[in-house]
Parts: sequence; structure tokens; C-alpha cells
Amino acid sequence: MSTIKPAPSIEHADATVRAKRTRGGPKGLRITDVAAQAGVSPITVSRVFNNPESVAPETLERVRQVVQKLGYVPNRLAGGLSSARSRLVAAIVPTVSHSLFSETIQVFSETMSRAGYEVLLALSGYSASNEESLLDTVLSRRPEGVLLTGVAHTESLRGRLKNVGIPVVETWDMTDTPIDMLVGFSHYQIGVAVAGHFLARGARRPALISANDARALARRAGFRERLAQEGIEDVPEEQVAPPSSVAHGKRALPQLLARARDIDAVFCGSDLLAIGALGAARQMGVQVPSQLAICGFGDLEFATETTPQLTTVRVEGTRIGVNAARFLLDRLSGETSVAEPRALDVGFTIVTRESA
Amino acid sequence: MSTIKPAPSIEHADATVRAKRTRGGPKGLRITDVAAQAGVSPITVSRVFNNPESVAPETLERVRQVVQKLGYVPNRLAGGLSSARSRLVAAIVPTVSHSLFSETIQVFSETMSRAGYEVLLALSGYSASNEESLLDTVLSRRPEGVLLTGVAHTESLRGRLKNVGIPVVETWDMTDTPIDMLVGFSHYQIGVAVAGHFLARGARRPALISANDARALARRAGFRERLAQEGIEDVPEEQVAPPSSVAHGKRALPQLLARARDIDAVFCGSDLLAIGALGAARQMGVQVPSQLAICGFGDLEFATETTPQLTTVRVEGTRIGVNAARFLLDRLSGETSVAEPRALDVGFTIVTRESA
DNA sequence: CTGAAAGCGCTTACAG
DNA sequence: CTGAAAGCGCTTACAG
Repeated sequence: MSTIKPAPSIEHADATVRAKRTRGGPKGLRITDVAAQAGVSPITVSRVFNNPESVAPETLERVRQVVQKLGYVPNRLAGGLSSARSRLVAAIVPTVSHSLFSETIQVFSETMSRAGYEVLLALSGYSASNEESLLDTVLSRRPEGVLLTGVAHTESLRGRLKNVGIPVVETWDMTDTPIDMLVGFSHYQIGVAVAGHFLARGARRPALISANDARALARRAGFRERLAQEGIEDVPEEQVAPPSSVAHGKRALPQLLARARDIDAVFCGSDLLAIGALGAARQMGVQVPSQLAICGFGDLEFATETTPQLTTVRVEGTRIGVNAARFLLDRLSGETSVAEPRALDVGFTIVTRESA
Repeated sequence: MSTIKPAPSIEHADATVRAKRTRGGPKGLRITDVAAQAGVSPITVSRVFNNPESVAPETLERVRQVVQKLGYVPNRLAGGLSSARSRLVAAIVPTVSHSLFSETIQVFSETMSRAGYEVLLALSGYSASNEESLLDTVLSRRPEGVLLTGVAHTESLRGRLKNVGIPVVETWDMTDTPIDMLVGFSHYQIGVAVAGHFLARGARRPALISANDARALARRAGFRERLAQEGIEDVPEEQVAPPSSVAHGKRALPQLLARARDIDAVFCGSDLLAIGALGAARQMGVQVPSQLAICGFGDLEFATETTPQLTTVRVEGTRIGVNAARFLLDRLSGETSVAEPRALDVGFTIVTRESA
């Protein structure tokens, strides 16, 4: 038997109301608490946060004092629901531990937060199907804009995004048919350029070590295409699983050489792979770059300093991030409309260290 | 499709209601749209997403079909407001372009998202005041948990966080007085250990190149303390601004040598600084490690391969991320309570490449 | 297993 | 410059 008796003096109707009002327990401060203390209406408190110019200076000051004293922090879940403005943007990237993408995220995030937006980070790994289920999760937060990595998205993802109608920037790649806006560079052209670089240096038998994600495949296609123009059709390849690492490169080069010992140039999918390949070459007594030219991708700072034998491709990840943010912000502030699509090719540079 | 029929004649009173109802324009699908199509109530649709076991199999199937067909994505701003569960956790880190923190963020994010949480990323830079205003922004989203970097927070931030009552994990450092939970290691002990390592190798005149953020200062303190035990009080230092880079290290070493040309060991704040210092040493004709020992911090993969002359300190950023996530999740699932604070020291290892 | 009513904490659209 | 009323799209707490 229960020894606890409900307070008898409260009417039933009242008890019900009260029970409902407190569901979830006594939460934090609400805008009405601040309003009451400051002797104004909730709308005025709201204006203090969202439109301070429209509030009389003394009122502003008084409300701010109360906010400060109480430690009130507005609830943006409520604010966002009410105003249909979440002040949130989503960034969907394969990974953040690869320093190339993290540079982009860094400046993107800095730029967006300066403009009053916060960043919801979603890591997609390297699979497109994953990206799509992630998108739903992300869209449930009603972001006002989305940054996507790459241009290889499923049709249903593209359709969904177009349907939602929020600004979208695809990054780190190029295409003629972006979903909306675009900041990147052509992986295909990089492949072409690296092949050209190898050829100009006298290479006759170039090979490839790379992953098989969409962007790596585009570089591969450009690389092979350019070589085919010179009649080189047989290009030995070694595929590695992302994320790429020094260890992968170290393992891949000997395998490549075992299958084709006469290769004289290798295009690696990343600087880490290139460093690994360089290490393997050293162990096997192969001179780089005289016997074997090696080109990486990324132009990581440390590589420049420690491995002058390597060639690499520099891409400005920070420029991508800052411009992606600007594109989004321009659209969000109404400066540009969907009618004016925007695309920016930030390009790339082949960097040869010895000459630098 | 016969679904889109403009309702013909609406009474005026009704028109007003509609105007208010549509403020913000004709937004997306609502739960009521799905409910209507599926012939159930909105609550049932809600259950399909949040508590599917409580719904009859056929109902479940029918609702899911409609959701699929319509492309409905629930609004979590509304859901979070209503349930007081945002399903959001915040991660406040100085930067994400430094690969050490990004490793932590990567696995933290992966682990949290597997458990149904999304990550709000907040970059604080290296200033504590910045961190505090960031916290308010972050708290306005009503996250259910917070990951913090370091333990050096202002008192008001600590108080605020305790007040809010959500689980907090501090990371990448150690303290006896955590706000709540803790996963990290002792920077002071690292300083002690590196000094001990240098001494054991016969160094008599160790020096320091590092930033002056809280964690770097802790390493410095441990380093100096250990040296003081051997009577070495004068420790030449060069301070660099974060984020550290190869260029900084390259500039710092000559300055250090100009002031104290007899130094025989340098503890650098990061592997990048160490690589820069190594480059400068090479240019100056100083042999590493025989004439000058150099120790970095981070044990970055590429450094292991390309700069075997360097010693470094390995810290497992991924272990920090995964455990921080677990601590948070255990608390969120009610498996642990505030009454049982949790702290984990993941430790560190001094790595000497030549012996490896 | 399912639903009608009320409420989460804000902001919009008016009106004054 | 300020406020009263209504609504944003969900979920909770009941009841059946």
C-alpha cells in the first residue's frame, strides 16, 4: 500500500494542468522569466537578442542586465522552430582527420560563425549511400545551407536537396551540373597535368597508386587519358583503401614493382602514400627521382620540408572553405539568388620541391 | 496528381488564420501530412520514428511507406523543443586543422553518431575568453552533452556548465578538479619525462621551443622542474604563436642558438616545430641528434617515416575521442550518474625512431 | 496498440 | 518603441 498521499486540496482539473506544465521537470530559464524581471514583455526580450536597434537604449540596457544576472541563454530550438531560421549550416565531409578536408572545415566554420551561423558536422566516410542517410539526419535540423564534399552524389540526394531549396555548395571537385553552387577544382585535369609533368621529365612507363573513390578515379582517368595520347595504354596500378596512409604507400610500391619492374614514375593519391612509396624505394635501393619519379597530392607542409625528392599537387583547401562560406552567406543574405548559380575553380599547382 | 487542389472558397475569418499559419511561406511536410496520408494520428507517426516497437507491424509498414513516398523528414527543432531532448552534443576544440585534435573529433563524432547523436562543432581558437562566449552560443542549441578541450576554463564557464547540469567531458589534459568527467593525460608529466629522456642521453643544456597556451605551459613547467632537480635552472626558451608550423620551428631554432649557442637538446611543442628545427639545424650544419637532440610532440605518421632523427611524444587522440564519447553516452543512457565522476588517463609514450 | 488535448519556448504579424 | 494573440511542428501524459 502506498503511504504517500496526493495533496488533497487541489482540484482535479488543476492537478492535471500542473502535471502537464512540468513535464520534463523544471527546466531552465525562459524568456518570460527575463521579461518579468525586467518589467517588459517577452517580445521585447526577443528583440534584444535578434533586433537590438529596435529597442530603446534604456530598455535594452535593463534587459541585458537581467539576462546577465540570471545567466539566461535563449533556446534556439524554440527560436528556430518559430522563426523557421535555424542559424545552422551543415558540413558533410568524408573525414576530418585527413588534413586536407580539415583545413576547409576550419575556415568554413570560422567564416560561418563570424556571420552568426553554427556548423553541424557530419562525417560520411567514403560511401555515397552513407552520405544519403546522413543527409536526412542533417536535414532534420533544418539547416539553412549545406556544404557537400565532392560532386558524386546519388540522384535521390540531388533531388532531395533541390527540393528542400536551401543553398548548397559542392566542394573539392568540378562538374558542369552542380546541384547549386560549386567551389573546387578538376581532379581529371590534375591527372592530365601530372601525366604531362611525368612525360616532360622523360618518363616512359608511369604507374598509379590510389584509392578508388570518385575523386581518385577522376584523377586516374585524366592521367590515363593523357598517357594514351602518347600511346601509353598499359598503366600499372595499385589500389589502396581509404584513408590513405604512409603504410599503404610503403606496401603498394613493392607490389607495383613486382608486377612491372620497369616503371619510372608513380602518381600517388596523397602525400602520405607518396612518402610511404619513397620509403619503400629507399629500402629497395631505388633512386628518387632519378630512377623513379614520385608525385603525391596535397602539398602538406611537413612533406615540403622533409621530402624534397617528391613532387606534389597543391590545392588550397582554405580557399575552398572561405569561398564556400561566402557563397552560402551571399545567398542567405539575399545578395545572390538561385537564379545566379555560382561556381569557382580554385585550380591547383604542381609543386616540384627541388626547384623550389 | 490530384493532390494539389487549391481549396476554392475560404471564408474571410479563415483567410486570416491561414495567413498566420503560413508565415514563413509554405514550408515543408509536417507530421500531420504523413498522418493524414497513412490514416493514422500524428502521435503514431511520431512513434514510428521514436519508438517503433510500440506500433503494430502493419501500421508501421504503412506509415513508413508514406514517409518514403513523401520524403518526409521530421523537424528536430520541434521534436527537441517538445521532448527536451536535442540529440545534439557539442564539441569545443581550439582547431580542427591540427591533426591531433581532428583525430579525436573524428572518432568522437563517429561514436556519437552511431548512438544517434549529432555533433555541433565549435572552434575556440586558443583563447579562454573566446571559449566562454562560444559556450553560450552552443548552449542555445540545448546540447545533451559537451566535449571540452583542455581543463583551463574560466570559473564562470565552469559554473555555468555545472549549473546546466548536462554531462561534460574535458579532454587532452589532466586535473584533480574536473568540471565533470575527464579523458586525457598530464602535460606536466610529459615535460618531466622529456627532460628525463634528454638527461639520460647526456644532455646538459636543454632548451624549449613552444607556444604559450595552457597545455604548452604545463609541459614547460614539468620540463623545467625536472631539470631544476639536476641543478639546471637556466633553460633558454623561444616562444611561438599557435598554430605551430614548420616555418615557426625553422625560425625559432637559430634565434635560440643565437642566444645560447651551447644548447644540446630542444623540446618542441609539436612535431611540425621539431621538423622545422631539424631543417634549420641541417642548414646550420648541426648534427641531429648527436650534437643536438630534438623532441617533438604528436608522433605524426609522416614524421615517423621521414625524420628518424627526431624523438617525439605519442598521444592517442583516437582513444581520447572514443572514451570521451563513451563517458558521455553512459551518462546519457543513465548507466552512470553524476555521483560517479569518471576520469581516464590515456598516458603517453616517448618515441625514439632510431631504436624503433 | 492508438489517439485527443495540451504544451515545449520562442517569434511573427499586427496594432497602437 | 512596445505588446497581446496566435502559431511553429513536434511529444508527453493520459486514457481507452
